[in-house]
Amino acid sequence: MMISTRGRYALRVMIDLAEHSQGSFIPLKDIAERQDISQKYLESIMTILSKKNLVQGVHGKGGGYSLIRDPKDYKIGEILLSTEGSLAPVACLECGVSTCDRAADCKTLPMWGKLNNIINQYLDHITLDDLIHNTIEERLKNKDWLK
Amino acid sequence: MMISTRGRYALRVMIDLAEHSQGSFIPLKDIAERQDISQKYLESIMTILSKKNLVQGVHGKGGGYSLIRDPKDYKIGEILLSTEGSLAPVACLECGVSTCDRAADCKTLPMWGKLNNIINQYLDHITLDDLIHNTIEERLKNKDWLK
DNA sequence: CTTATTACCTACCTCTTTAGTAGGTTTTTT
DNA sequence: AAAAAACCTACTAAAGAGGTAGGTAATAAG
Repeated sequence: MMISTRGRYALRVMIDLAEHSQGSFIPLKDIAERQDISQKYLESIMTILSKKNLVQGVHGKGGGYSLIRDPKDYKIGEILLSTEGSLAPVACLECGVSTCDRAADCKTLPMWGKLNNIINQYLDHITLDDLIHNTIEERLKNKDWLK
Repeated sequence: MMISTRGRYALRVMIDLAEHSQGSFIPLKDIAERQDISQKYLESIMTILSKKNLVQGVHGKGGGYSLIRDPKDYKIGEILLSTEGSLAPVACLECGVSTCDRAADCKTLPMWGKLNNIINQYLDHITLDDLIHNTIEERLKNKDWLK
């Protein structure tokens, strides 16, 4: 298992925001109730999204959260990367990990590299808008996303 | 991160077996030294591979481990699935997990399902032999593996 | 200017998994 | 009988997952 609840909940929150805010700010309490997720736990996730400038938070009465961009302009990979820290399928490919001394003639590394590329290309090809309108199939129909 | 050392070491062991055994049995001690992995830890991994009938173990002097099939006939996905238990990118897709009550109109589930398919198709398309002879690029050249 | 509402911050907690280690038992060949 | 190997059982330290608890700061409405 690769994507934890943090990433999955983040996606659900952002879909909720897209579907329920008309320029207004949505209190986290509402989202937590609709999505049936602990508000306290969501708070820690929103802090991440807010710091990464994926959502905007406004204090006080009438405040809450809203998206910053159009749903079409959020790549799924971007959201997941923010909350998960890394999407690499193996530790060897994680950003910041010094390459192991076997890397040069590792028989498995190329395979992991390709897998990593495929996953990231897929997730960066799909947008928040695609999830909302269920247009994933159309996106994948031709395989141009796969380089 | 998705694949732990268990899965990664398992692949390296099986590559080592393919490259060093000519019908003979290779003691784990040799593999552990060549691969620079703790022998004791490898033992627990070999137990899994042996029970899944991916390798064959022979007791006593002159014994050791060997592959059972031709390297061409081992799919990478098969080996990883055995050691990791599951390759699903999210818990929702894990075998044996009862579907959550939101599944019916979950906006994200189709996306996870597709990701799961892509990962498994990729890993089931590549064989142990491909790793050994570095023929992955050729395999991926046309995109027929992706359904 | 007070109160309600909201985001935001800090600290903690339990459970599971990972990545091993340690020490012994059984099987087989020499 | 001895050596070499797989195999088995139990334990452990560290990290991460998935939260909970209790506060502080900002803002809008009255």
